[in-house]
Amino acid sequence: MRDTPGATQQSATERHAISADLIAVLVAAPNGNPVVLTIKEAAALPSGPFELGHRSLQSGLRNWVEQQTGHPLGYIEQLYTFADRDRGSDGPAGRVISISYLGLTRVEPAHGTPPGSWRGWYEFFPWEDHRTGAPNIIQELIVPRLRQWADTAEQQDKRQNRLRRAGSAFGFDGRPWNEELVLQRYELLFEAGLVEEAARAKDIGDAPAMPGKPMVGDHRRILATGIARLRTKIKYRPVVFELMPPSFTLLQLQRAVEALAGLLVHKQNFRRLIEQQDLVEETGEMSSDTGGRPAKLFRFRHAVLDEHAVAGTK
Amino acid sequence: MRDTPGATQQSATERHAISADLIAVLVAAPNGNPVVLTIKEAAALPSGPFELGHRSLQSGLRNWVEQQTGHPLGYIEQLYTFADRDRGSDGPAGRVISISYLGLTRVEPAHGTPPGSWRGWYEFFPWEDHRTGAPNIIQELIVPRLRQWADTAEQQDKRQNRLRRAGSAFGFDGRPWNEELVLQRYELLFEAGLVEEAARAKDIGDAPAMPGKPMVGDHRRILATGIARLRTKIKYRPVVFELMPPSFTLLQLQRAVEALAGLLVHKQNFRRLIEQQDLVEETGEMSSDTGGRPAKLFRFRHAVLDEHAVAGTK
DNA sequence: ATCCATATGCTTAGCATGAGCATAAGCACT
DNA sequence: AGTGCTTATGCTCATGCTAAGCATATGGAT
Repeated sequence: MRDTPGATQQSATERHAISADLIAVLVAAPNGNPVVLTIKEAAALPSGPFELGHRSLQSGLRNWVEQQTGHPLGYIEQLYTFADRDRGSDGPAGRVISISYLGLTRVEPAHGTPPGSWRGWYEFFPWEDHRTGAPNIIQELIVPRLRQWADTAEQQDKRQNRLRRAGSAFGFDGRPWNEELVLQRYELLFEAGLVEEAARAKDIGDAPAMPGKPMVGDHRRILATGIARLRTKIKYRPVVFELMPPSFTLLQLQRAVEALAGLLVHKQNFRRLIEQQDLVEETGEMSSDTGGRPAKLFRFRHAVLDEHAVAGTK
Repeated sequence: MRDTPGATQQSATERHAISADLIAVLVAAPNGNPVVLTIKEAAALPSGPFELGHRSLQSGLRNWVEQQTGHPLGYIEQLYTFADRDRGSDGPAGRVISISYLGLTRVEPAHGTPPGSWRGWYEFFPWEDHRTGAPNIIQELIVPRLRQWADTAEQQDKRQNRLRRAGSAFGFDGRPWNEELVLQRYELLFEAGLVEEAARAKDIGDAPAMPGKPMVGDHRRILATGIARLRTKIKYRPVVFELMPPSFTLLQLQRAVEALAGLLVHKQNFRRLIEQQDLVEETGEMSSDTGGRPAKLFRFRHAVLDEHAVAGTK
């Protein structure tokens, strides 16, 4: 940075050996199924070079996505910017800066398949779906492997530290499961050499054998960042509605939230929360295709966005 | 992005007409005074080109800061990446991508002045300091100006919308003050043409006359982003401790939190919160230079970071 | 008519939060 | 020593939110 004693004065050509990429974590939730847009047989997130012509990063991304999916992007948020060496993405031309975004949209089957496919995001993180209780692989695979990994540390305190981190991330040793720690969990598995990407990066010959589809480069890490961000966000901002059709039942809304959080919620409390915050209003119609008593249809009250600092769900 | 119909195939040189800058919002809080590191007579945040040699953005920033301030950077967090055209920072060489960071540190007067100066951050945002009640300028200057601005909108609903936004941002018309809305407030003032930067950007001849020191480019906006982030963060992560000396009294800690939040907090409740969360432990020493009854000295319990998903203060 | 599934209203216990009362323990005066 | 000022520290109470569950309503299917 300026005034840095050790800083070399770079020549113009050196300084410009940089290019920028956009990477998108595009999320939808058609009937309670959390999905993400992928390319290359679900091995990568959609990405591409940042075009100089664009007015801004955001508008570049928005244009591209709307063209591809044929549906407006409801919500965009920047996730993180990566520029590490050793990310494997530096081309021969120099350092690549990757700017990742989280985007929410509705899937519109009518518009044909985008050049890529929507994949359930728990394909990539099977340990993250606790809607039907904690997945077996946690107790059967992950916990023992992490204990093993903790044991391989030399010093006592390091072993304890690893164990604590593992316990708090995956909710064992009496700790509760915290659905927001998606990134910590992935990074822990990575550090322990339990995901394929780790073996790839460190040239370890470990047999990972851990369920969960790997991705190119650090894409799975970026996806984890996006999921974590979304799980946090829905609690204090009404962003779920970006995933919903114009009108919906409260159960459909609940299923969407549960899909994202990977947890079930208490139905009555969920409704109370939504209604007391005036997040929705009745359309007057009913939906009878729910299999039980017909449910009122609701729509999102866009007005709330201006009204007060709005909380989210849960 | 890839597969974009309208995407031009850029030549290598075109693609590389990009350079990257780091911009830092470096915060400290010596005896309950919130300060930020500035350069150029407090008109700019420290920044400089991203050096290709660095392993990562984070490490580049960390090295630089530690060299400059002679003090380790406790906490770093990425704020936002800007690459808009019209940011005024695109040089002749092409588009500049600016990656901004928030960093927390302790000020160490012994190490001499860094090439820049620490400035109280309320010099830039006088309306943000509510520690001694709401500043007069809000009722006397800001509210009337914003009402005026709202009135200039043509349509009725637009007027109402402006009024609602202003009311919720600055806490009038019966709304509570929300200290987290730092960025919204700055952007509102900008949009209403009430800060100098706005006049600069839009070539308006408005007399701003609004207190609060302007900055170069969008640096004040970045600073607002940093303050907002920090005000949110202290509520759910124990980051204040990065600003504290190794041992401190609970009142000193409270003053630091109040400095950041721009609000006073209830002393007894603050202590209860800190202690019940086991965020600190007694050192055994007492401090008698407090002017009243001597206070116990505490230190931060670093162990909590591993223990559970730790909440912050307030 | 009965069962099943969902919708919807209401109650209760526990916990966190905001606010205030009361007491303790130093210092600086007189 | 006594008074007053300042800060530290302990405790209580009212309120509100949250988790959890009970109970009833209402449609379809058998």
